[in-house]
Amino acid sequence: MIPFEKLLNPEQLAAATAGDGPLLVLAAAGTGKTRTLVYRVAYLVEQGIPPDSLLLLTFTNRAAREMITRAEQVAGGLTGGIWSGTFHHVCNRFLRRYADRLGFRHDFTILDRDDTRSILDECVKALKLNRKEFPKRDVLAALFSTAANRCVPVFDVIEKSIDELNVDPMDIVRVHEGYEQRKHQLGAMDFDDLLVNGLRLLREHEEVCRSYQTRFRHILVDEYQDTNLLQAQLVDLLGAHYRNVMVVGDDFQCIYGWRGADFRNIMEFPKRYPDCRIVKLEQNYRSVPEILEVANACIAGNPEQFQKTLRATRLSRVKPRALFLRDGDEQAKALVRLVRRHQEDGFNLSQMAVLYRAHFHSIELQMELSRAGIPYVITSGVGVFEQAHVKDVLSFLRVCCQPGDRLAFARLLGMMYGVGPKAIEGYWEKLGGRFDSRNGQQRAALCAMIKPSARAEWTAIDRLLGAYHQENLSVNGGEIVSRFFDQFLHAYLERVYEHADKRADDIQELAVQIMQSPDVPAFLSEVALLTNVDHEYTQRQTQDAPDRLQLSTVHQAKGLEFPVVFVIWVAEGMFPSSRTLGEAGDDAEERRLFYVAVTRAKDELCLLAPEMRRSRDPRPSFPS
DNA sequence: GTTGGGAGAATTTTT
DNA sequence: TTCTCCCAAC
Repeated sequence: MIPFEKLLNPEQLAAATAGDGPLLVLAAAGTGKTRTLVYRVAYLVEQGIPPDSLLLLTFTNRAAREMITRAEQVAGGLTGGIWSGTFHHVCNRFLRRYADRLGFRHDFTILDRDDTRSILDECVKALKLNRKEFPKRDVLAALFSTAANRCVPVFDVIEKSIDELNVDPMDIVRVHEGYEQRKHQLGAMDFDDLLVNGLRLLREHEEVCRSYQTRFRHILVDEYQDTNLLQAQLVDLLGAHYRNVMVVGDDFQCIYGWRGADFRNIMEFPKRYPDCRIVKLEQNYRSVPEILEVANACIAGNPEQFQKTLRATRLSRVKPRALFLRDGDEQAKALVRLVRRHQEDGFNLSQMAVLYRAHFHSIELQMELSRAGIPYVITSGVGVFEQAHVKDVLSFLRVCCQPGDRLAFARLLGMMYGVGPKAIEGYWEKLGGRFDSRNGQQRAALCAMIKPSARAEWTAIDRLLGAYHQENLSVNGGEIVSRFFDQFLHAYLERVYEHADKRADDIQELAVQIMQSPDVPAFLSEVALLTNVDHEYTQRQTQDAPDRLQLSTVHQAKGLEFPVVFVIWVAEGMFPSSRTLGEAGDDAEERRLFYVAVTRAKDELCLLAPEMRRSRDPRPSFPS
């Protein structure tokens, strides 16, 4: 028996050991939200609920793994089999099983951002629009994504931002149609499709829906304030049978509005579940009172929110500081001094974090840190799995096991010297719109077609394709990746990229990473859903992390805590970002974001505000 | 058709 | 600083 009363405070206890029925836990920052969830899981398992009838939905895979690990420790290893992960991850799992009901193959491809981009380019080109005036592919992608996540037609989204776009909205709608069509031809889904189709699967196939509804006795949702309409509907639907839906969140911390997150989901939860219990966690165990004061102050001005106040449990210490500096250069130098001083005070580098609004805010700082010889880690903007050379490897793996994957085929062949888009298109056509690497005849046909300039290179690859199937290397991804690297990629990287050795390291790491999946197809279906945050986490778990300063955006620091936090570029136009200031209502989100930044700090907080431009008030993030 | 140089632009936040 | 686009040469 776990002594819950001794380990939790009364509110946490109430939440963790609540009986059946819907439950809303409002957990302000640093109040032991994760702890409560972990103990909730342990409690349910102790009550004899089979672990595989628990569904735990989290915001990142990292959070899921962390919770499972901790719950395992608490409950003594009885938690195996819990369904957990992000919404995308869980939908992916549903769809891998029932894809045929929606007319997809079970090995459908998940399109990542690059794939989406190139398809969009094709669509725009196909409509022969003058692409000078036409919105860029990233804008289009954002538009379509917003529409999907808010469950609105594309046209409605365009209408709202039409004055900026300055084109015929019907052209955009046409591009969207083309995009959908191409995805369909490829039998592929993008990120949003996972949610859309996941929901569709449950809605349109009653027996499937029923089986999941009765399977999941309890559903637990973390970071509920950042769910969008699709996700909320998914939860409601899955929980409709038992109604044991527990959502945990903090409306103050809703920072993904731009991705369709709607904090009304959490605000209106009591309306949708009138019989729900509400538990508020307000005891803050993380930060010293001075930091909480800042936190409380900075969101006090926001309308529409659950009233909460953070109550400190810790003793006073040093006051948070704000430094005003002339420009970014001076800021970087000041930061180096601060870091040094904190080191003298006994803090490790890994206990400190530098947070900022956008990745490019950190460039000057990075240079200054290297100059000063202070090691740092940065969770960079481009995901580890999105880097060009990693995608090169992935496209090879995709060709190995996904015969209909035109995009991977094109990427892999594009790496051959002298082979360009036109030639590739020709090959694909002649192969009948499909390249099955298992099929010896097709492989021979391709070898015969390929340009002389690339024949040698391709022969090596062709042999690897053969080996993949003959030696059943599908279950030994590390081996096939290593061979691909040795026999082709190494030379290719040298030819094409500047820092080839650095990139080579990434590939070695990929070879390790891939072994954590049971086989290559499983890895491929997951890899698109892994983020660099997840990757950081596994790295920290495996190697003993060297002592390094952490640099991160506020978004990526969500859910983390550090003894010392520096927030840089706290200046009008940077943080709050000038991009969003124009749009009404979004300043509230900037304030929430700042709140998240502030509440990451346990002991010391320091805000750095360069004046750079002639902005008058360098502390715009504090509502007066 | 393809490559590669060179000039230019441009930078929110992410599953 | 990194990507992206455009043009000329192979």
